[in-house]
Parts: sequence; structure tokens; C-alpha cells
Amino acid sequence: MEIYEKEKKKLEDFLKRKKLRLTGERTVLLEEILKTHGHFSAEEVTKKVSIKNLTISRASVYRNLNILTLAGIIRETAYGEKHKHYEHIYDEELHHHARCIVCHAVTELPCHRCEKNMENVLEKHGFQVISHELIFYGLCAECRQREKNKETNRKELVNKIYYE
Amino acid sequence: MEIYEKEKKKLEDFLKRKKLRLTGERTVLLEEILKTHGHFSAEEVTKKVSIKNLTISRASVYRNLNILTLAGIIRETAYGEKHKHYEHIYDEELHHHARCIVCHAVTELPCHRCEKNMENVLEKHGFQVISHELIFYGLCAECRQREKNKETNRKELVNKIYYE
DNA sequence: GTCCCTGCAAATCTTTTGCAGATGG
DNA sequence: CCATCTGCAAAAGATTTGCAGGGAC
Repeated sequence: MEIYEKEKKKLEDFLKRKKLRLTGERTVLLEEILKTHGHFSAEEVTKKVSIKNLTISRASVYRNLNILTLAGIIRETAYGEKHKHYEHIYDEELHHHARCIVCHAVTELPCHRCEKNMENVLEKHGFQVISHELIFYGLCAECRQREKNKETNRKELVNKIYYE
Repeated sequence: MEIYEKEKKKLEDFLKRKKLRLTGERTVLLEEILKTHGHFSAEEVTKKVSIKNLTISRASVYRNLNILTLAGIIRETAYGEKHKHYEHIYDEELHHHARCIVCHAVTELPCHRCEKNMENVLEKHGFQVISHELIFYGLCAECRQREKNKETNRKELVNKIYYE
């Protein structure tokens, strides 16, 4: 699995630079994350790892997700829920999002690099670009349909109002 | 202030469609938000409003930010902190972001509409685009400088590790 | 008058932190 | 050996919810 080797090297380099250690927990976490497609939350990784009897405490998961973010391996991504979501960033071909403001469903989109120009401008101003993401906010087909069918009730109005 | 009129109409229409009411709190909130440039959190709006002796309870602020989001007036935006951030979306010219993964500083960027093409594809698949946002993740000039100066200590390593 | 809204306080959920013992280099 | 890590439990912080009284239409 060459992606794993590449990302592991990235992590090792980062840890060495920062005088941090490559622990078993960090290795397991990285492996698990690279196996995950699309988004994941701290909760989800913790659960996936614990199913394999490799339990990592919640605190360590959070601490290490933070480290992986700063190592440039994953990024926090906008998901519209109470908790954060992460995704790995090695796949430069597929990391744009169309996000439904009602149900929060996310559709992934290919990246056409049309934003290369803006990236150059940023670099000129001293900002070092590591990755980027384009997000479309709107209504997914299902929620539009549900709205048409008037499947709305008081409870939903409070927490998930259907947009027209 | 024509932006205010326009957005207020948008809110009124939404409320009418949903059989919800235009309360004083909702009006005050909308005004305050439109006066705010850039990002804001629930906490910040609550404070700004209360300074003017128009106090709105925390619970109502949250409930109504949710409604304004579904009305397409504001959106939750990726900010990398524990709490959510919002911004109004009427300004189509300036809503892209360059976000530092270390200090979370956000630089706003003009929108060149180069993503119009992807928008069309989404619409063809039934996704109704309301707004969009392009985010660059990376390191701001200040954090790169600080890293060079080796201004790093143990405390910062745990919570805000400087990336090279 | 009816239903929706608000404020309050409590609950819930997510993330962070202090500490003591374990462990990588 | 020593500084960093981990797990645990507690704390902190953000957001949601139940309820009773108030308000829009």
C-alpha cells in the first residue's frame, strides 16, 4: 500500500522535526484513517479502532487528530454538524463538496484545479497552501423532493426546517 | 440600507412559507448580522446585541441562527475552532478563505466565479446551489515566520504545533 | 384565541486538560 | 534515563431541549 508508506513517512518526518514520538497509537490511527473513505469524526475513528481490540482512549484520539492535522495529513472539514469532521488530503482529485443545508448530506466532486491562479496569489503574499477545498452549499435532490411533498412537521421545523 | 431590505424580505418570505413568525428577536438578530463584516459566532452576536440592551437569550440566538441558515441568509463556515462560525452570504464577491492551520487566521479572497462550470453540473443532478466557498488550508506568513524563529515551546506543541 | 416563541435552567454532547503511571528513543 | 505519551476522570465549552409564560397574527 504505497499511500500508507508515503503518509507514514510524512508523519515520521513531522514527529522528528517536533521531537515527538512515533507511538503505537499514532501508527494505528494513521492506518485506520487512510482506510477510511470520505469524512470521519473523532467518535467514528475511536469506534473503528476499538472494534479491532486496539482501543485508543478518546483523549489520545483527539490529541493525535490534532497532530495529524498539523502534519498536513488530514484536515478539518466543514460539515455543519456539532462535532468536527476530518478527511485525509492526499487525494487531490476528489475533495470538493456539495453540502445540503438541511440534511447535511455531502456529495464529493472532482477538483479541476481551476483555482490554481488564486493559489499563486496567496503564495505571493506569504501564505503557504497545503490543500484546498471548494464547498457548494445548497439543497440536495432528496430534500427538495421532500419539500415538494410537504413532508414537514413541527418537530422538523425546529431542528431541520425544509428549505424550499 | 438596501441590503437589509432585501435580506429582510428573504426572511419574511421564508417565515411565511413555513408558517413561522417575524418576532422582534429575529429582526434584531438579522440587523446585527448584516452589520457584521466577516465571520461571527453565536457568542459574538449575543454579546453585540446585549450591549445595546436588546438582550436575546442564548437559546434563541442558536434557534434563530439555525433558521437564518435554512433561509439562505447566512451559512456555517469552516473555521477550525471548537464552536461554529457563520457569515452572511449576500456578498458574492468576497467569500473565499485562506485559513491557517496553526493560528486559524482567515484571509478573505475575492471570488472569480471560475467554479461556475461545477455549479452547472450539480444543478443537473438535482442539487440546488445556494452559495459556495473555496477554502485554502495552509500556513499564514506570520506562523511561517514564527516557525523560522523557533518560537516554539512545549505548551504550544500540544495545542498549536507550529508546522514547518 | 391559537400556536409559535422566548427565557431559563438543566441536559447533552464534544473536546480539552491535569495527573500518575507507562514507554519510546 | 528522561521527556513525552497514554488512559482516566473531571472540567470546560458549545449547543440543544423541556417547560411555563408571553406574543404574533
